[in-house]
Amino acid sequence: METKTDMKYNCPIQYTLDLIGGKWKLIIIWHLATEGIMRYSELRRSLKGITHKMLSQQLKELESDGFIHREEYPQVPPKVEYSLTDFGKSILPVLKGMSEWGTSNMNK
Amino acid sequence: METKTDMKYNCPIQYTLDLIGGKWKLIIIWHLATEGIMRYSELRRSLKGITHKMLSQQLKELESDGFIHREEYPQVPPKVEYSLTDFGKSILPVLKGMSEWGTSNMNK
DNA sequence: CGGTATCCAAATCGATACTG
DNA sequence: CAGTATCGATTTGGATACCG
Repeated sequence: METKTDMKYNCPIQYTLDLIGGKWKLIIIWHLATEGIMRYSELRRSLKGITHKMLSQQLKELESDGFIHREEYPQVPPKVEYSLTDFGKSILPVLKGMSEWGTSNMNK
Repeated sequence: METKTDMKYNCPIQYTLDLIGGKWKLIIIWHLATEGIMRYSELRRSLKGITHKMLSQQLKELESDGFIHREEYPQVPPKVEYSLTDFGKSILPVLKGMSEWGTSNMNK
């Protein structure tokens, strides 16, 4: 499968949307930003309503696009921790903007 | 149909994504921001690849969510102009952030 | 010119079951 | 615990034709 960073874009907005658009990715990044390192099960609890399939799929894509780091501890039962990379953190100002805009406009 | 501003959200990111997520909305807003007032056919030319269906659908939603203003001139052949409302303009800083982030990361 | 309507294809999403 | 596999429902997107 071709990663999105392989492709060529002319519009930076299209590019950005392609990387972090969709229903869950920004929410995942947002939770990792505010909570720090999180285990798979913690993420699942925080992101109420997300299914196994969606969570693991989105985590995989976020990892392969360089936004998050996956640390696996070889023990039984397994333990996996997810955290933002520096690249992942670089999108946070945009997210902050969205969050602030949303806060001042929703529920009214 | 229930407009999105009717619904209640707890997460501002979810709210924002719901309003301006999807494949075309931000691009439409972006074009209206840089070009100013645009006719339907101008938008169609600018947004290479968009179909009638998508364009009119997205414009309708953007209008009903308060982002754009639709001015119809009663003449033959018809003429319709679209422009950003103040509310629509209020999202521009977020878009600018996305554009800058995209510019500095794409194609490398 | 600026749209709708219809029909169909494709992508996305979700429930459930199963695994090391 | 942290996933994958499978299937089906739902949503989204596109081609084309038609309308005032």
